[in-house]
Amino acid sequence: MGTTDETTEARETVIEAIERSAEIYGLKRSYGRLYGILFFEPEPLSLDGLVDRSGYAKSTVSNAMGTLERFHMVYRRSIPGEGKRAYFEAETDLWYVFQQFLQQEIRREIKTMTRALEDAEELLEASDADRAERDLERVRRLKRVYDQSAVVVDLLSQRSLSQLQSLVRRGDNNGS
Amino acid sequence: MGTTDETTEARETVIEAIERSAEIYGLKRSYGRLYGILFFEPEPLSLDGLVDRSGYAKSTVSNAMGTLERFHMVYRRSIPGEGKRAYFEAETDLWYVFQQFLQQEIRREIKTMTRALEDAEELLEASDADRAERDLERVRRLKRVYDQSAVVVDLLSQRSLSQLQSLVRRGDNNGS
DNA sequence: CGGAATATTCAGTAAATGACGAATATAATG
DNA sequence: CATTATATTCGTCATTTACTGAATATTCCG
Repeated sequence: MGTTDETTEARETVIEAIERSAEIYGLKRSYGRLYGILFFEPEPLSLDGLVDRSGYAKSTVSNAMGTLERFHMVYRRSIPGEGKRAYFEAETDLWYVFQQFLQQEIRREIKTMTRALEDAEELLEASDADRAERDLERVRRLKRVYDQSAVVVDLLSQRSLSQLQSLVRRGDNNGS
Repeated sequence: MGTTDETTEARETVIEAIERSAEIYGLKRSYGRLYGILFFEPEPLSLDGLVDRSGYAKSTVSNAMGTLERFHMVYRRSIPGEGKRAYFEAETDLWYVFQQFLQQEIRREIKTMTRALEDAEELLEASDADRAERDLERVRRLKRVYDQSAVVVDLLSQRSLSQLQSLVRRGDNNGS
């Protein structure tokens, strides 16, 4: 009898896809795999459990759990009477994960850029150099895009997927 | 008299912010800088022009233009009577850039994941292993998220920012 | 508060990446 | 179709990254 049954194969298929996606969204492949393992695990797993399942070193798994937690992709639980040991569980609602990402990382990016644009605007308004006016126009246009994008980020991060679905359907006719 | 006037300083402020953002969105900092330079340039720049302005090697700039073009962040133009020389211009509408990114990269990611999930689903439906049912449930739930996300991706990639603004405003009352 | 169990940090290393300059390829024009 | 100007590819080097195993720190419990 072979070493992989159908469920193992099925899980591996999905885990590999998650690995690739993790890479696309800027996470290490190994973190994707660890998330994938947790995603299918019926019970929360300890660090050592994850080491067993994945083959990664404990330090790797520990770091992975740290950043996956930061991105709301896993939860860490402690069980009273079990000493320091922690158990990890995957957040399976990736739309929620994405919303948290928008609210934290993207919002910060928008904020940083907005600040830079406002600083530049101020400098350029005070300048009478030849290029100032042209530069100012571009800065303002970029700022407008960022302002509007912030609204869209709010839209996405506050609505469930099904709410967005109905928004699409209702807005369909008057869209263009 | 100093070497930087106000407009140079203002531009540098924004270019540095673009560098940081480029990094966040998975582009090299150097590519962010080159885009920033083009963003402020009044006229399209040649490769050599960009080399002058940036200080990067020509090969670096050439590669950067290749990928920035791929992401619809710069346009390449040739001028008749100027031999092989190409001129580069920044796309300044970053919302458009983002929409193209959604349509190309994100759509592909969704497609790949969907395919993996469907393959896994098929395998699990045929299996009678203990874990099959539980795994199947998770696979199906993840697939639903991806299906719905595809709709949202379509929404975003087909609407202008101002159309989305009004969607928000109109949908505000019945949202939650 | 001491000791045992667990988690995190750190220093080292192998592999991947980013940028360069030289070598090669490509395109336009006479 | 040869020449010349330009762009791209390739091999390299230095830097950074991903992972490891050992050292350190933290937490819980008696």
